[in-house]
Order: sequence, then C-alpha cells, then structure tokens
Amino acid sequence: MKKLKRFSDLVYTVVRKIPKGSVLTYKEVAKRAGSPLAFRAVGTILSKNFDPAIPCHRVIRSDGAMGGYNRGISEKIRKLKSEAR
DNA sequence: CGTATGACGTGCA
DNA sequence: GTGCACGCCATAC
Repeated sequence: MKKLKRFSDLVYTVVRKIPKGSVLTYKEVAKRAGSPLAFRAVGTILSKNFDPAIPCHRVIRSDGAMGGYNRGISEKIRKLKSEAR
C-alpha cells in the first residue's frame, strides 16, 4: 500500500465515512483528515475530485451554507434534501 | 522555491 | 444580513 497518502486521500476517506443524514463541515473534515487548519485545502481538493463514490454533497461550510458541488449546487441541495432526515 | 488557484473561515464596516 | 479583505493550507506549474 502507498503510505504516501496525500491530504486529498484522507479527505476522500473521511467524507466517504459520513453516514447518511449527516453532514460535516469542511473544518470537521479537515480536522479528521489530520489538519484542522486545512479546511481550505479540503475545498480545493474536493473541487478537483469528480468521484461519485465520495458523498461530497454532505460536506458544507461552517456557516451552514453549501460551498459548491462539482455536479452543480442544485444537485447538492437535491441530494441533501433527499437524504435529509 | 515562488506564484497562482480554490467547493473556506473569520473579522469588520 | 450582506459584502469585502485578509489569512490559512494543499496542490499544480
């Protein structure tokens, strides 16, 4: 296995572990990824990620606003609304 | 290494 | 509540 895991890989792993009906903030994800101050990088990385296996739509900003979504912000809201409980 | 970019966060007017 | 500026980190070139 590659131990040269990039911060991006950690972010993907963390986001992938987000249970349905739950949402984590970029800050939380960054913290779980190992760098609580890399929330900026989290957004940068997720923006480059186009993997549908990553529920990046469950990651929102700390103010509760939707940052964005590689497939369209509308899809993000749609998914969250669908999974929202 | 320096510069530029980005789905952020916080502070202030 | 809204808009703007600065600071933060990781990645790409």
